[in-house]
Amino acid sequence: MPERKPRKDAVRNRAAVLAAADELFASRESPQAVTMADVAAAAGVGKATLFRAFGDRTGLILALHEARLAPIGEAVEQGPPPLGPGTPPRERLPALLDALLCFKIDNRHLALALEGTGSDSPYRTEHYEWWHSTLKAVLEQLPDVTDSGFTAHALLAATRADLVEHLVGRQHTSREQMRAHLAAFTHKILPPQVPRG
Amino acid sequence: MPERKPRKDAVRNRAAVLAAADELFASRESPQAVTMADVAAAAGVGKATLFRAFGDRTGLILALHEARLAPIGEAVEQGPPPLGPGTPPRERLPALLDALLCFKIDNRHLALALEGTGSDSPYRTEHYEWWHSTLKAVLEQLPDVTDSGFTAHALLAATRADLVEHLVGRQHTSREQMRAHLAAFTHKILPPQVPRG
DNA sequence: ACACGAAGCGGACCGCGGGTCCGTATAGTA
DNA sequence: TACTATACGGACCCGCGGTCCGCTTCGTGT
Repeated sequence: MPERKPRKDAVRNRAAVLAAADELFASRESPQAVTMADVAAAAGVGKATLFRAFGDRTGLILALHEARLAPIGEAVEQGPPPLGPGTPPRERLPALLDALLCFKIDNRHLALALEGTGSDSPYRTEHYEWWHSTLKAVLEQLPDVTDSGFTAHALLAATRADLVEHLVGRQHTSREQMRAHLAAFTHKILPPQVPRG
Repeated sequence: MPERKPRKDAVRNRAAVLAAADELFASRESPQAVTMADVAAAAGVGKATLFRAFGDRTGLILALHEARLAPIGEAVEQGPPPLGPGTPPRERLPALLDALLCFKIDNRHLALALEGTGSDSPYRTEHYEWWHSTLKAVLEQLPDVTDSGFTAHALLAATRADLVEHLVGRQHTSREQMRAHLAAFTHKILPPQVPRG
């Protein structure tokens, strides 16, 4: 393997940039109000360092995002119910969407920044692909679901970062209200419970 | 009224700009691949003329968008069924969403440009507000619907321009498939038909 | 301890795109 | 035809993402 371990100052700077960016995105009103030069300055680092470490703006935001998302990803892929794979689909689907919604509420600055990179569609990112295929797989375990692909897209669309920002940030909808609304919506999608016995 | 009628060359130029912009947005791959200077050049006009007529980039896109949307707006507000106000809600809701989807498919260049202005949220535009309140009103005519506001947002989210672009433009989903998918999705939202008699 | 190559650093620099300014041209009017 | 308000246009400005290159520092072999 041609992997060479990076120098200490490099990893230190990388961490400093991540911390500074995180803080800036959280404190500024809009993601586009934080410029790359801002981040570099806040981290006490030159611009080139920042670009060398993350490639471009999208890369930086992606790195921040993935750091926060990792625990959830793990909980979904190998954790216990109701998120983990050993959960019956009728419970798992709402649990997944609720987890995603909470993530978007708690990290809406990041989510907003990510979806608003402007450069490319949010639908072509790895993490969207992951959520979509996960949801799709769960939907396919349910009876009578034919359009699982589109349904997954539509459900994910209900948690779009700018919608969350609009309802929570602008109209001051509470976290619990949002969760209740999404839960109710999700419930309508589920096919009617087939009575057992 | 202090309204003064504009000069003839002004209206001619305005029309030329609209035509040129329409053509450019339709032909170029991505909305952000068409610059204001491009539009001005294509219209055979100086940049300042363009900004004087529309204020800024968003204003131009908005003007294009509203021109295309006007007929639909009219059909919804005073037209015959299934779009017009005299339609029972169970029929009208799918019809409205289908009309919106078709509009987004046919004008996805514009819709994409509009939602991707980057400057401000798509949720604070007049036209979104209009769709949302229209849908909400229809939903409230149905029994057992409690979260009509959120439900309206969620349904509209299923027709987001970048999602449409992803499915139709990138993955070559056909127009009819899209309409079928959205119709099926909408149907799940509707409360179960109460049997008459 | 030292030397030396490579990895990393930083900030001046570039290109591009949205938006403005102001001297000039023209439509409308008397 | 003379005169003014209105509109024109392209040179210009500014801010931002991204790059370049001469200098610094890390870390390794001796």
